Amino acid sequence: MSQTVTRALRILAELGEGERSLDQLAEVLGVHKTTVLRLLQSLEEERFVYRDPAYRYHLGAGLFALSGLALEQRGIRRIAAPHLAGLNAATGQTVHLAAYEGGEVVYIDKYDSRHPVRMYSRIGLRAALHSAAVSKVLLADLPVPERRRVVAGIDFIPHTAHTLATPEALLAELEKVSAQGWAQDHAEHEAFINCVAAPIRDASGRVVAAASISVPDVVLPYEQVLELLPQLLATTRAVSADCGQPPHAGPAAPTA
Amino acid sequence: MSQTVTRALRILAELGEGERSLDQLAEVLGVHKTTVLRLLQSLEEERFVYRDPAYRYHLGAGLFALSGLALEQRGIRRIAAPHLAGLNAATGQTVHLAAYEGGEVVYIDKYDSRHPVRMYSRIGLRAALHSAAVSKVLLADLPVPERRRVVAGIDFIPHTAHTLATPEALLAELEKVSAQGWAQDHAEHEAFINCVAAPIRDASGRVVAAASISVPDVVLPYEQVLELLPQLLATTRAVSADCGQPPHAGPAAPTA
DNA sequence: CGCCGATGTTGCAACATACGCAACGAGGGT
DNA sequence: ACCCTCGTTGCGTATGTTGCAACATCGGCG
Repeated sequence: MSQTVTRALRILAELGEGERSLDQLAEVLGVHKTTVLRLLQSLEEERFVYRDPAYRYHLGAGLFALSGLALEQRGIRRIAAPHLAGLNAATGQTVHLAAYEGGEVVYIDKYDSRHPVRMYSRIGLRAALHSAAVSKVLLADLPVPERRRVVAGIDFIPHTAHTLATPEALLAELEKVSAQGWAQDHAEHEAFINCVAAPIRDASGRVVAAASISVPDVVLPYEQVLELLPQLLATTRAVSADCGQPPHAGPAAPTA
Repeated sequence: MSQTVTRALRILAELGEGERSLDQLAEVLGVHKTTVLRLLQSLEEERFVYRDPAYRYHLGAGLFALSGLALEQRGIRRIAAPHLAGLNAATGQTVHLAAYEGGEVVYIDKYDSRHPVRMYSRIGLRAALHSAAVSKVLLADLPVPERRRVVAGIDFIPHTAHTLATPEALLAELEKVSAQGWAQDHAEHEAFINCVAAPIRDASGRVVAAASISVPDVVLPYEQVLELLPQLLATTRAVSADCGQPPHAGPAAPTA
């Protein structure tokens, strides 16, 4: 493991909090400012950081460009985009696209609600594994051994009174999700937000992503969020079809 | 300058092209695969890269998250967002937001056209300094010494027959832009695309960003693009007002 | 069913590289 | 005009990085 790279990435993380001077960065990292300067010079060369005329460092455009490239690489994102935009337009609610990667669930796209009440989420952030509806959908498709392993590693932080609190409860929930073909989050992560999520499958029937609708209950009560389910399922079916999934396949994966 | 960091960033750039195996990366960088492995381990720890079950490396979610943070940090982007979305909705054309930083002009936001003909551009990419309308707007506000220095450093690649070919021509154009308060790109970068751009100013009167409308001439001929100018100027005026610029200020900066 | 090849991982010694120090320089505030 | 802060440079040192070689693991193929 490379100390140098780790430090460089810590600099980036720190700059993610806001602009910093050389000395500030040196202090935070606990290294001599000469060291920080050289790391920054390398980062600046690749446009990962940018130094303004006042000698303050900011995150740079190279980062945006790379992130854009990375998101474009995810074929699923491009395929799903028009469908999710349509769902967002039709319902007016926040729509998320999430994927499972290496033991975590991350948001890879987001369409904001038209309502003034917004959710706190951002592309690239991790979804809570035991409470987010998209996580349930994605975990439910894992092979049982990995599913158990991942669930065993979860820290069951109780976000609200409804949050599932034990591995057993979550595993039971995942069985249910797997059987019914969709998942909900009934105020399990945020006390005032309900979500529904459904899987997107590729040609092999494996779940490659999950789409969800999230609604603060000041906008719609729980029951009415469930009424959005048909629209969500129509959307995920359409995206799955664009991914090459045979239309006759049922909610449970054909390979299961 | 840090060799290690430079190599790590080259790995990221390479992964921007697509997934890679350890050996592929070692070959491209021209270093031993052990070296690459350790760099990757550090990158993976911070979620900048992600290794799939088949041992292929991809760009990771940490990158998206950081990029999102960085874009949110740019206050101008948030302030301009609703106005630019409105302009995009009203005209149906591609709208860009760009900023000058450290000798280059980068796109920091983009709203796609509703027409099937799309432009090639992406948030984070650099705009051509001598042909893009947004570049002209941003360069036109620089203090004269810096303006001259930047112009002197430009490589006047002729993208089309209309591309300005000399520093003198560009400096003259910048004078004009400065006086009239907006810029155009009449097929100077892409033969079939015309743009208009206008400055966004903050409370001090300095240009902090530029907004532009880009239209392929299969959609609208040049003359009709110019007719979009009033809408663009109304938008940039509104954004400037939100930035605290006094409404009475004319096209030229009050400090000039 | 077992061998072979390809690919990722580990231990270790050599040495290049990144590190910190101290002195220098520039810019801004008082 | 002074001082004080903050970024930059040169240099010796040792720490962290490098490449090698051997090992482990997985999959394909005979």
